[in-house]
Amino acid sequence: MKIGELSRRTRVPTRMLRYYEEQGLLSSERLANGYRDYPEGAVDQVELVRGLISSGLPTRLISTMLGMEGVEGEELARTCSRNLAESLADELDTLESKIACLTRSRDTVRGFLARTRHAEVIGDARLVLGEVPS
Amino acid sequence: MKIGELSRRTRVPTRMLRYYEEQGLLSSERLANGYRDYPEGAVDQVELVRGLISSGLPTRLISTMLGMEGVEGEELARTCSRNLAESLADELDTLESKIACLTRSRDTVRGFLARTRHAEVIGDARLVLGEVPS
DNA sequence: CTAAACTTTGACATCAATGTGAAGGTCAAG
DNA sequence: CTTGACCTTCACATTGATGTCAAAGTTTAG
Repeated sequence: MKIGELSRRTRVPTRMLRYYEEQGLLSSERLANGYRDYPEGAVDQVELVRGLISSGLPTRLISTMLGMEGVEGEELARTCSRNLAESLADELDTLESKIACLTRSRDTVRGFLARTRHAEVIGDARLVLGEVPS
Repeated sequence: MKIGELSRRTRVPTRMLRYYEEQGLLSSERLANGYRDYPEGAVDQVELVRGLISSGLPTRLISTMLGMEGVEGEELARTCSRNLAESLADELDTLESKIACLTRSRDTVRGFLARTRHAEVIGDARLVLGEVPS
């Protein structure tokens, strides 16, 4: 598939798709005319990358991890250096604490909303908007 | 406490403490000479803010959330307008999806690490570093 | 009193993630 | 062939979170 379709399907601007490729987070073949050509799996790949980036992982790490996909079993143990494994383990810890932090914040906001007596907006209440005149 | 001490205790550069204040994420009194004066609780506040920022929350959102703390009981219902409640509910959604995203990323990294057979670094294994000669 | 260690504000630099637009090649429809 | 919707690269602008530096006032140690 060409970049426009990938962009529509992932809702990620083409600008960003080219950027991710530049950063080694996404790859593509080229058609005879120079257009990028993506395999079906690119959709998932883009979604994965987006998730990792928005989780604050350094792109350098992401690209390293991704660069190893497909490498399996024994290969992997040899390819994945101790150092890389350690940085990833660090990231894992960081992710855990971010999750904990956000979870606390979520509970704070949730608790606050509950106490506001406007609790009815919690959930999918935005759908109901306009049904309740001020 | 003055900015230098807060900086030492939180290991956040003074530059950033002033920036957070500018962004409405932190507040301070002023001493007679114009120096910032922080209450004890500022330490926790800074740590909270750091956590939220590093989780990728927009500072605008953080400042709204923070602006609510301390408002209680009857005050709340009056203070918290319908609109504000709605935007907080939106933020709640944002938090939820952020958490989901981080969780997926954590699982991705964890899964990758597991497959590397360097799995022993997962957890608190960094403590053990050096015990395992290469 | 002086020097060192704070503090203040303000300006400018950087980096990553994006937006935006120019200038041009490709392709399908009319 | 022309028009419009794609695609290409290149490049500059912007925003948020930071680093860094300068000029100047304050406070503390000697």
